[in-house]
Amino acid sequence: MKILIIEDEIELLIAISNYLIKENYICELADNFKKAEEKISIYEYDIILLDITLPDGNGLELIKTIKINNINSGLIIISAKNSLDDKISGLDLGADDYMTKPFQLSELNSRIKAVLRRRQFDGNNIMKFNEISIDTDSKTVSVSGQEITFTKKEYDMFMYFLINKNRVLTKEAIAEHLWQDNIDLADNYDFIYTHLNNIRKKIKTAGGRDYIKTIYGMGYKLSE
Amino acid sequence: MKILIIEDEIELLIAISNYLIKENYICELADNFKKAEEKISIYEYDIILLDITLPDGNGLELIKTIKINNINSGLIIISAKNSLDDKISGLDLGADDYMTKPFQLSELNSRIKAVLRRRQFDGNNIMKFNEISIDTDSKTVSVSGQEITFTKKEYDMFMYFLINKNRVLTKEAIAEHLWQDNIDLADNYDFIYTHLNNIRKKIKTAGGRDYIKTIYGMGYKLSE
DNA sequence: ATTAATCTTTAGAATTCCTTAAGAATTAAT
DNA sequence: ATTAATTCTTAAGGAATTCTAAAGATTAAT
Repeated sequence: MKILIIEDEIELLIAISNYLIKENYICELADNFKKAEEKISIYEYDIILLDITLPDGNGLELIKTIKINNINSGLIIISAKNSLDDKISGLDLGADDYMTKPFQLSELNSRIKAVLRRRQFDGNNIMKFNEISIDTDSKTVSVSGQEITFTKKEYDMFMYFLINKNRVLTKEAIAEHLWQDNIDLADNYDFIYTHLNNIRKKIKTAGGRDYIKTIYGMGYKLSE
Repeated sequence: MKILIIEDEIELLIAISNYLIKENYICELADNFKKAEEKISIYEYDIILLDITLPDGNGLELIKTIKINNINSGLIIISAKNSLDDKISGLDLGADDYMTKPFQLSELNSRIKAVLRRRQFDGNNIMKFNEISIDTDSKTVSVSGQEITFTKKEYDMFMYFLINKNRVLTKEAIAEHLWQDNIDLADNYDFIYTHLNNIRKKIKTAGGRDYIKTIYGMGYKLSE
């Protein structure tokens, strides 16, 4: 799961980021309006945390850009003000939740989960795909009842396929979702090959079919 | 479900009450020590929310009265201070959970639910997990009848796993549940390793299996 | 004030996983 | 069919995480 954090108070920005990284999210940061706008229009995120008070612009105006370029993202607004106006206009403009500073990081985390769940990304704790089922609480994957153990990367990667089933995912998209954007992805996708190979092997060993199809020159697709 | 809210800040009192009524709880209110004491000694509640800073007395002293007259109530302490002392003495005196102001109402709600769930669990105050049984009254744990002595931290930690069995708990979550909310401790989980190691050792010595599984890079899980 | 119990810190060992790399296999284009 | 590009497979080195035990700090109890 990939999260964009838009927040101008650097300390808070880092604190949120550190916390969420530990919770196994992949985080990208923006500490002003411009950077945020750039990121939003280029990359896709599962969740966007938006502090509406930014030094170089009103965060509320970013919502339009988000809704155009990141239609599937969950949006949680952060505000120092406790004003009802902000809350209302934020939620009216399509935010999924609204938090006022100061807040506990655990609270933020549970709201993120709630938004993800609502978006059916995080499912009802049990997701199913043919004979494969995934319990997102216990983080276990099983094929026809037989449990297989994925590593973190494998689990994240498989989840990404599952969330986007029947959709072709380019290697670029996969890399962007599973790794930080500072990685040198231009010419080397060996890590994707390796992890994908491991996933396929484990599913196969447990008696499952290979639902992850290679679309030569384009990417991969989990299809039923 | 009936809830008594003891809180002297009228606005917050009303806010909590309104929120919880919407969540289908039956609420009664007390905005000072005397009223609270009256209510407690007359009626029974499923949950009591207690702000310990009251204008006419220390809320901690209400706990005794609660324990005498409302033995079965779940008790959640609310405090403006973030002091560890308050937390400890509150929990030692029998509180089920502890919240520091300010907090989100949704967070309060989920904690209420957690306490209710835990209370349902106990029944006769004995929880069981395979060959391990826990007496939540005497706070003793035994493996196949053989008693093992956990320290408080160990007990709390094991209980946290038990309440969330079959769920992967990140180290962040564990840290936040067992220690004061310290973001700065984020880099250092040595204490978790140590206590967990002690728990495992004690269970093993008493002839129990290691049900706490390490999910590398994700966290830990108590699974059967 | 002294002792005992508990919690935290430290440091090195052990484990697990991610990435790299290199050769083999597959696919698409000519 | 040949070639070039892409993808697959495997194994090993190195990085990161976790484990363990023991010493150092706290805290509680007498």
